[in-house]
Amino acid sequence: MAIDRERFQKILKEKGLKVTSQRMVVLKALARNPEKHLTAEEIYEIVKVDNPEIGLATVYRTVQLLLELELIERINLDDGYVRYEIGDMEEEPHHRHHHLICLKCGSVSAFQDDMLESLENSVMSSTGFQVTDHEVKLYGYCADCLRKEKQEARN
Amino acid sequence: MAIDRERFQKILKEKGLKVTSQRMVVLKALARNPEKHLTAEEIYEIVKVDNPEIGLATVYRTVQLLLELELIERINLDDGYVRYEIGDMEEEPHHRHHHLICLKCGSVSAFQDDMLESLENSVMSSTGFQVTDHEVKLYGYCADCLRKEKQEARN
DNA sequence: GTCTTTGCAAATGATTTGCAATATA
DNA sequence: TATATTGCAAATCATTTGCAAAGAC
Repeated sequence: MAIDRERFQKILKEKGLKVTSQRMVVLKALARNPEKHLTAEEIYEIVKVDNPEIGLATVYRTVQLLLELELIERINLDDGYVRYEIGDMEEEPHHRHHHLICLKCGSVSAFQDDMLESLENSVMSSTGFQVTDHEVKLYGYCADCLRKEKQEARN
Repeated sequence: MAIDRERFQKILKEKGLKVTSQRMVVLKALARNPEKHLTAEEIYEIVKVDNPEIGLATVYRTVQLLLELELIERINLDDGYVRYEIGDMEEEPHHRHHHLICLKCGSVSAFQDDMLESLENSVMSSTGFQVTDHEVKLYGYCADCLRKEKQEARN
């Protein structure tokens, strides 16, 4: 799953872009942390371990490129940072920005979007708005935090 | 609908905060532009007409205050500005961040959220995540733009 | 060798903050 | 008068950009 080096290299070459170690390494950092929703700074820290000479600006530029190539996605949790996560290459692109954000532990997870499709259809038929993409964030408390809370209440 | 001066003044006094002309004027600007999703800068421009001595920092501070009092809501369209809109005092607070964003004309409108409730229930039962709030943005093309497009195709 | 990309440092731009002056209660 | 608020200018901080050096092809 996710994306392999060869596919990335092929895409770059097709677009007349160059395959650089920096680009490979940034994509690798994102591919190895699929559920982590990394900020540019966090990617920079990961990548610096094996590539100490890399610059933060390069991380920003690479992440920009990866977004344009639709290999990664952007998430904005409104905490002052833009976050990035590797796209799930299996599905059609551009249609899975839906996250559960825990207000207690800050965890971010995805959820199935069967319901979203009917939501979109309902919106289309009632408003005439043609939906092409969505960004859905549900805030609340994750199962883990709820469990812990109950446990504490018991003690 | 929306909020009237008296209610606002009462809330301020209850919290030991002072009623200032700046605060009244910022709220008024938002109340008079209910569907506009104004940025701080835009509010500043509106408010400056009758209050030329007001500072942009005051607008930021007031908007922050209004958010804390849950009189307005924040929308982030990821265009580099945070936007604010007056809350719809009728409904329970904190449960109506759902917008349709037109990719062509940039218009932002709200939609009914009956479906959202079933989406949230479905998420709760399948993941154990307890949803308390949501932010839903559906991107696509508004009815107006679709109509214009068809018209152009005809010519 | 040519054209792209990188690293660095400086610039940008929205938002925040320190502080003395001012307004509210 | 006492405390909260304002206006201004300076600071902040994530992100972007200019440019010369380095790298890819």
